Amino acid sequence: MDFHSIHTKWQAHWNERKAFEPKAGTAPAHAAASDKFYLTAAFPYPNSPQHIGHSRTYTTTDIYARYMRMKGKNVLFPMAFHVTGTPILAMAKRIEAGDKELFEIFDKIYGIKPEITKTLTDPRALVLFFSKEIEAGMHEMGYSIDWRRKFYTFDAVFNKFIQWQFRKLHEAGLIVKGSHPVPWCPADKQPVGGHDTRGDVDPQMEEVTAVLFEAGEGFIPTITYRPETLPGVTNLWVNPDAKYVLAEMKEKDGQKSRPLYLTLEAFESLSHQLSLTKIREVPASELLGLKALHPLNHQPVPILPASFVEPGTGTGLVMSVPAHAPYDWLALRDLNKLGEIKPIQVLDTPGFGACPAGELCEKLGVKNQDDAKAEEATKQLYKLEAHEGKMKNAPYAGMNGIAAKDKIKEDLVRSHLALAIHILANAPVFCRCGAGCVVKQVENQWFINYGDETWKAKTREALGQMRILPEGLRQDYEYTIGWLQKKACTRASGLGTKFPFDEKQMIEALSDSTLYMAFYTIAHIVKKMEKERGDAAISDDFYDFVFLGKEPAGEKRMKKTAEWDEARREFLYWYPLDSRHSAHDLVHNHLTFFVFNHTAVFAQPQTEAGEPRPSSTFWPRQTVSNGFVTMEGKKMSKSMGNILPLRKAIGEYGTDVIRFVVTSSAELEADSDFNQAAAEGVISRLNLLESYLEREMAGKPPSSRSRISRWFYSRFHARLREAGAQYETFQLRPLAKALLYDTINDLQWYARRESGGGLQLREFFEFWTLAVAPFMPHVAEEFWQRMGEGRKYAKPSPLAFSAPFPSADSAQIDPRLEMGEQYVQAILEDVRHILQLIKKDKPQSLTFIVHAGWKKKVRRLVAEKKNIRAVMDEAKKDPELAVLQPQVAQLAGKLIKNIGSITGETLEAQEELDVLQDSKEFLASEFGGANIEVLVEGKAPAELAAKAANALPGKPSIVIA
RNA sequence: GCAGGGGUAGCAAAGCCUGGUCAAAUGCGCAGGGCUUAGGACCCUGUGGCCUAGCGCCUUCAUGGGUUCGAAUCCCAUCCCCUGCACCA
Repeated sequence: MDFHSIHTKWQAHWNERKAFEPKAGTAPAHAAASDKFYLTAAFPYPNSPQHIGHSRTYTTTDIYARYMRMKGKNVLFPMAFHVTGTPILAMAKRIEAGDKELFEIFDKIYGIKPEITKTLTDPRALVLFFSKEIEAGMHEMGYSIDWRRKFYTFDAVFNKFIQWQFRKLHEAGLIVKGSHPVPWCPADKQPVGGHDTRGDVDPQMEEVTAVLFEAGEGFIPTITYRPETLPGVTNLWVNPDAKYVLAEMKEKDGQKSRPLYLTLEAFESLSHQLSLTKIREVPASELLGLKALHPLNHQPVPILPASFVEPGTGTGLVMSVPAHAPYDWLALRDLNKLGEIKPIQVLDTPGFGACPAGELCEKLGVKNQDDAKAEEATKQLYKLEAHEGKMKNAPYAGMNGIAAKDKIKEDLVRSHLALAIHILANAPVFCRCGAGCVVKQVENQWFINYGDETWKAKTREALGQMRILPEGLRQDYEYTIGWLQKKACTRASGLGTKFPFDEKQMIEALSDSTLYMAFYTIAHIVKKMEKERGDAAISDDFYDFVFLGKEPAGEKRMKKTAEWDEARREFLYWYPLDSRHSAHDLVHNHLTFFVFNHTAVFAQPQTEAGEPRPSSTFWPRQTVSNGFVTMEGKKMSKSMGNILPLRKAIGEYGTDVIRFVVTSSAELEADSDFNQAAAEGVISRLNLLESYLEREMAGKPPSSRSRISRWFYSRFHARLREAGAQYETFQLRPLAKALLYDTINDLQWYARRESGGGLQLREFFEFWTLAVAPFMPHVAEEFWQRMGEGRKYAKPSPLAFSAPFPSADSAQIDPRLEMGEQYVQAILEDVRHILQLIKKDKPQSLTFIVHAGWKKKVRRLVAEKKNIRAVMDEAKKDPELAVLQPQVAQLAGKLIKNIGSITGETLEAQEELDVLQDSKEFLASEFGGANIEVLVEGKAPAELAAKAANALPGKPSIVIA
């Protein structure tokens, strides 16, 4: 089958009919007008072309959209582009800077030549280029998208919508201002995310404690992960080769200030989160001469040199707890001071004595503080003491390391004996510009307050009414709602919408994508208004009216136009959103924010034409999250170079094949795998089906139905019966397996078994074509057309995409037929097994002896009574069994041993006979023309009597000669 | 650390909720055979071990223990792996 020609052909047919541009309030003939279905997928971010991984969410959504359409729903599936934030700017900048790596990725992976790449230095040009590319790919994938509603998040009318949304949040008291720490590039004066760093490292912030020791002219802040060990401090460490400074630190709360000793590096990086002014430089030797006072008991502790102290980490000064920190103990040993300075035990841990650090170092044979094993010892001991260590002294006595740590930290910070500071846990991290990243305390930061308890409660309520697929993710949502606090919603730069309460700030990308599903419903109308009258035609009044049903009021109110009512109708028709789709990584942020924002904006009930609509009418109904796509079993990554661009894949394999493989090679929540073998497997199966279809259309199928054809249809309709529920719950993998793989296996079995005349596949193809149409819409149209007019089984429809989804013909489902076929298959296997054992290739004859009917009765009794005596009691009452008591007892004894294996139903003896009689010809052909005989136990010749006695229900005795 | 998910035959992956028909679907791979000028595609058979008559036996579903007439499935413990923990799309 030539996929490329069928794609373009059928896509043209759909476009011609404007098949995916639904009208609000109207619907296809076979549906009620109110029977709408509105679904959206997370819109793409056009800073590079899309690859095959991106297609999974969209294809899943499209399959659902197409299925719902066939179920008679009026379906809306819109699409837009998300261009908010910094990545697009960063990309344009990298191109402008001639970033070699980037040019190469574009060239090698995506086939974008450097001449083209270099024209993309303007962010808008970049967005336009990639969004066109992505949109083209989506067309080629056959997605049933209503493109009239397309927009970009930097469009003026959308900006107005977002500002309107933020004013709603503000009115509800959910926008707050404050400060917070962020990873920061001091050169760019910008927060840095993972994609802003060299090697795409995610900067990881971590809170640590800097304990303040009074010394010299001020304080020595020592950084520690383990403040609970503070009572065990015996000395402080200074790196003798580092440069130190004395700096004035202004306290956050009051006017008070304190001088601190720090390394120069620490001074520079910490001045982004503390208010620091340098007083003078201090040589390490000066510090080494000082005595520090322990903050808890004011006893002096010496300051000693140690090489393990990193000048760039924290403050460049650390406290020494030789009893519990292997590095400290080792450094003391290196200085030969262990005699003079005695470790002080703070935590008691089973298996250790008074100096766990020393004991562990000796056990592991750590040589000195520069030995790599010191790190291992530290990790081991920390883990152990955190859980099993018990604090020895009041007021923390008895607490384990973890509990004590948090408590002491809190106590110390509160009493100004320590500072809580943030560091980058995975330092050093470098910005793309080359500067080392630091932590910055950003002032005047705006937040959306997801920590608001009333809001959380409402969001939980909304979640409770939603369907979550896969259902297991519900607890992830609940957990996320629980821990979400204030979320920074602005940045100093980026594309998108200006923050309405501080126009120098831009709304960041996760905050302007929470309500746009509502915007889609009216996007085409708003765009028309903008085109005719400019964006001034759009205002808060307009959005208030459309989304909240509020009539414009006050001095500066806008005049309503006919479009307002049209937009309002459109919104009311499509909302609520019936299904929201994304990959599962967005559950923890986007999808949860999305629910939150709906409950905040749609907080009040509305009334429309006298009809009350509670606020929950507008809340989302369902989310569907899918896993990612791997490539030949491996994660796709730029560095591995194994990214398969979508359009390249389409060229190689064809749309429907990709649609099928990407969505059906794994359960919804698992990562699916795209691999060549699977894709080719699908292609060859489609070709096989095509050849069957051709034969069917060319030949004259027999008029009466054979046993095996009835078997085939029984199986097929049983599968078809499940298909609807599987589409609705996204069990695409089992569905795909049933519809393609299992069905083809059945088809082949049917063909092999039908040793007589031809096959009857007309009914099969009509139903099958429609059943797979959501997955493979182009193949479906092609098959549908090739079947021509005069369809005999499915309801008529000019094109497959708009046909009603077929329902199974339950009357054709017959479990006894399927049991009969299983019986034949089991016999085939048994005969083969025996032939193999006796090393015989071609039997002369095969004799099958079906059990005498009474055995079936015994089997049933055994399954029911599960006890020989009870079986025998029953048997005595049965005239047929009463005369056979010894045989019954023997059989019952045999059966009871394997009680578990006889729970299933088996054929009646007569049915076994019928099946065997009917299959004689087939069995003969399977075994090289052997003579086939079918007998009944009791009527078999005397010389076979012993064999015949072995016959059981479902297991005839087999005699091979 | 906290939260969630997972470990099944050469590989991938179903089964586990609702214990027995599970030596365990299916796909790939591999082996043999058919078809074919050849290759591919397609079809058939096999793919833990034993067995010259199957419907049987033995050992298997991370490891160890338990519940049960019966465990891949239920319970407990242990080991290992993956993902997320934000202000970023």
